[in-house]
Amino acid sequence: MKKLTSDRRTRITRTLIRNAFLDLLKKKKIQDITIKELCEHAGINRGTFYSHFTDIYDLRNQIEDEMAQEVQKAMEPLLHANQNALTPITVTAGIFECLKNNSDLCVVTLGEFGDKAFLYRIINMGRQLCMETYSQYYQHASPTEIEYFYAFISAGCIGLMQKWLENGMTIRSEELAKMTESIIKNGIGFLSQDFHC
Amino acid sequence: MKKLTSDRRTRITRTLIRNAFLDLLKKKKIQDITIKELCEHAGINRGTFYSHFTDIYDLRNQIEDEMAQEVQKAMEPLLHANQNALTPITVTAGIFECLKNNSDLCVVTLGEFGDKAFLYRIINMGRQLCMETYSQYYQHASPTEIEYFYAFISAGCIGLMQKWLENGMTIRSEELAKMTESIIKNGIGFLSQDFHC
DNA sequence: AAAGTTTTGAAACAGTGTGTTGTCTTTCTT
DNA sequence: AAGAAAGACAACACACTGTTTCAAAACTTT
Repeated sequence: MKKLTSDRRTRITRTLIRNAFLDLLKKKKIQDITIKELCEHAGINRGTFYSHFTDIYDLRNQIEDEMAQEVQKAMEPLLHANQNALTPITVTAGIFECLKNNSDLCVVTLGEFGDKAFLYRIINMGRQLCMETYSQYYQHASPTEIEYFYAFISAGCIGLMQKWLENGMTIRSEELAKMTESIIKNGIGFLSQDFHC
Repeated sequence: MKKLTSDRRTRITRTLIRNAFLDLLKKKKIQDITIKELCEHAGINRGTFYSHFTDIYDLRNQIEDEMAQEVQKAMEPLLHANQNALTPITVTAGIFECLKNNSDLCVVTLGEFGDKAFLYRIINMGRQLCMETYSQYYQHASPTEIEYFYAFISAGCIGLMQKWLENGMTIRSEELAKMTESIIKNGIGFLSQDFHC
């Protein structure tokens, strides 16, 4: 039985590529990064790159997949937890915490030259979970209404996260989750409350 | 005095390029579109493309700029209107209406292979305007709170618009603006109200 | 420690898109 | 009708791509 990445050489190579990629992504857009310069920057052979990835976008996808798995893992305990304990705030806080733990990757992935669509993927992982909880309490609303509300707060959460990352994640993730909860519940009434941030 | 695009030939060429581009964008990602195939598809010479644009991304930027100007123009009357008449709902409705008028372009630009970042640009145009109105009523809130709330509802509006576009813009723009207003004001309380959609 | 396996490096290869240039033709303007 | 502007066409050097081959290095197994 073999491990998937048992070989030390493989791990080193992939790390070199990954770091070089994230490094280049700080300076330029993904479409301006060539495989040639990436390999030179990483100090590996171009042929070696092709034995791991098909192109630059495949590389990004794999890195994002790893990140997504991290988040998934972080949400696992929430899924298996007591149903009553599964509130939107715990889910949101879990995601926020996970983003913080991977902030080095996040800052790049979600930065100026990062992949905006990636955040949608992350947030959608907790989406179903959150909304099921909500819809229990609002059975009166029509599917269309829920759909649009859903779209609004999903995107809202993403915007909040981006702002949070932008500001260096100085607010605690629980605090941010509370804020999110409050905005969702109260709308602009949120601004009438006392938050310490 | 010369007009900027007075020449009929220029207009035709640019239209051909633009249409071919939007057409290709329905089928594939922008990074997979080569200038060569674009020109073949448009039926123009590759050299001609370079006399108008520097690369594919320059082409996209110019198209997006035109679109942004349309929105800007649509917002002009709102800016010069009576301050009291300037409510977030009128601004939002104006933007929605403009998007609808440019739906052919929107569907592509905001579609699967479109530019997600572009919507942020659009929404940010009405952002300042909206928030100034709001902050008059919530002077008690801290700048940080407003900042985060701002981030949330901005992104929320974008999400709502995307959903709207996704659903073929069947809801009237005034209706959508009302919905937006209601969600912002009431949060999830929105789902307790009666909307006909 | 030796033999076999896997990964990487180096170099070469044809293929393709890029960006530019020069010439000639068509179209617009006056 | 004449000059100006824009496009068509072809050619060019150049860069990156994706693949392949062979040898060296690193890992695994016995």
